[in-house]
Amino acid sequence: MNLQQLRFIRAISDAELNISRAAELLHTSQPAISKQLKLLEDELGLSIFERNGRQLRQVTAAGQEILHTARAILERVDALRQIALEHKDKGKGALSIATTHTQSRYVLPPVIGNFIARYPEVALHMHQGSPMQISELAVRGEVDFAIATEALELFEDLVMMPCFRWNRSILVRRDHPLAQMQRLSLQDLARFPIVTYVPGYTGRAKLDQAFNYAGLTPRVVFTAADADVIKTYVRLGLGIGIIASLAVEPERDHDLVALAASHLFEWSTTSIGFRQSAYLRTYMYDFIAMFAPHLDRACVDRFVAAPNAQARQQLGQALELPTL
Amino acid sequence: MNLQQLRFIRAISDAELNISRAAELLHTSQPAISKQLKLLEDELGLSIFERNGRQLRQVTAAGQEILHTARAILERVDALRQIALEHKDKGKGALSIATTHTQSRYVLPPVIGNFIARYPEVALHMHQGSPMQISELAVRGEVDFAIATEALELFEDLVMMPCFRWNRSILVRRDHPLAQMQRLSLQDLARFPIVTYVPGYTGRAKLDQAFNYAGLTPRVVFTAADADVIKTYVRLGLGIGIIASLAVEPERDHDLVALAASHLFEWSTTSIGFRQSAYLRTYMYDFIAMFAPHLDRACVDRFVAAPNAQARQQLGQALELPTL
DNA sequence: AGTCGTTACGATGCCCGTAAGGATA
DNA sequence: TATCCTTACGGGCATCGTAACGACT
Repeated sequence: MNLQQLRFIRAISDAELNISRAAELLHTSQPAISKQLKLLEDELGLSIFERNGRQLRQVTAAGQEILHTARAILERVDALRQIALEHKDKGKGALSIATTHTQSRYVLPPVIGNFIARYPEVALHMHQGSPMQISELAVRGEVDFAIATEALELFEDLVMMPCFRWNRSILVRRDHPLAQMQRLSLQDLARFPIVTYVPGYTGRAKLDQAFNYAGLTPRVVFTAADADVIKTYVRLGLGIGIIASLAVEPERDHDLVALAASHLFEWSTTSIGFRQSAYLRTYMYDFIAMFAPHLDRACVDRFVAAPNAQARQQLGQALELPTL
Repeated sequence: MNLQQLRFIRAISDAELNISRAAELLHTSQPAISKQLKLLEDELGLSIFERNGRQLRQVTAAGQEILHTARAILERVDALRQIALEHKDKGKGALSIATTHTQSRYVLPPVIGNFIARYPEVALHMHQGSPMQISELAVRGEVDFAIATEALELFEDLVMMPCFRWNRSILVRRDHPLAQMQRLSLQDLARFPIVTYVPGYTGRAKLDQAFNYAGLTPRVVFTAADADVIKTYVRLGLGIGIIASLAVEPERDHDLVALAASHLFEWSTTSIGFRQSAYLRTYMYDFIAMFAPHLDRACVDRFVAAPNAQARQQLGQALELPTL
């Protein structure tokens, strides 16, 4: 048994039991994988994959456990490499973050600014995607951190820590009837066409939920994945915008009026997540602390040491979160 | 990096930084280790071991972490092999148990009897040693289980589960003055020369403690690691014996009188321990359940899943232990 | 002088890639 | 027929063991 064989069976599993595709993923030849798979199965004395004919059909019961352990081993091998890098040079390395448009456009810029000033030699990679895509990138270890408001909680392997809470604002044109109102109600909003986020993005669920509980059916005429697009259509007069308050930029949006709406909707919490088995470099701890000051190194270590997601949630609930 | 290199650095560490001895442990040549160590250090870009001259002097800070991770990886590789064996044949395999004389002589025989009847194809290995040796065998993964009353709690890496509690009996010749007494006191005992266990064995600490608290200094004239030897010297009239009640065999010891003493000493608890990272075969779960019926598979899994020794202790305290 | 680690060198064997073969849908 | 896995074969390279050397105690 060797690490290469474990990488091979992991790749086969990742490639949905297609050995040829696994070979592509690993930039090697298909017979190489075939051969090593056979060798490993011979050594272990059982089949990891169930075949009918020559095709791999599914993972055997033993294979499930073996793959799980193989992944754990390979993750620790990665961690070992990170340990070496950390000790070689604390300030050098790479940091990849997967996040949504909202975070990277409105929240992260100052954080990233501070980070590159502090760690000029860390190569930064940002990946944008849906909350689901982001989480999967983190689970697969392709990025170090996932930052999002949704979906992170769906993955037990991710350590998820709450960073800040936020709520929504109503955005209307200066000439809109609502622009003069003091304290809006959901009924007020429901009278107008609405432009807001697509489902699954930026707390959209809590928005729908509020209207539902009030027995109202909002007329959502347009949805987008980011606030910039929403603002554009609000400017066109398509409807009133409901966006995260942190996406409101008073100087830039001087032609629009932002109305407080945090009394209408539940608060949303944005979290940062990473693989439980990952080794965190010093600059990674620092990045987290720059993004969410209450998450200092000791606090992060407590989250990592927690036995399961439930215990982490309790840790999170004990924190005082900043409000954006 | 490969598994062999990790095995090599682990062996160097186990051999107290002596590469030649590490080579012997692994049945390979000394230059092979030297070479691979160099290759690994080159790949990682740092020194795992600090040298002065050519001698390895100590483990570097980075080396500490690397070794820890390497051990974790190799343990999971072992686990992977066990998974394969388990699925190949649930009833075949090997079980090695390290324990003290007291357990193997008085407690384990019926358990082992049941076990080999149930799993005739499992090769059984028993190792006897001091509680400290036993624990170390388990930590190093050289045995599957350690069974002892002492020392197990000293190793954070061991999952330790309480199995039963027991106390002591006083053993005297039929012609001894104490033989007629109904309810002994510590003062009664302190008047006679005592034959009992050597320190560090079979709850000796709790015995000394009881006399200390009572302000008495027992006259211990002879100590042995096992009750058989103690009985022999009690028969010779060297003194009164204080042994674990579970070591009293009324039929065999008909020339001696055993007097209850559980009101004089604190109860001791015998535990079973194994490496946290070990993969438990079905027959291992069954062995545990045969030895301590309250430790069924689900219960053992709870112990394994507990985050640390403290949480395990709490689990243990919630159990109803049998009394032997 | 003895112990211990490094370097050099040669042989073995492992692992990969190319190419051809056979099964399946 | 296209896709996919297996087998066969050859070359390159990694790893190991022997042997000789150098350093430290």
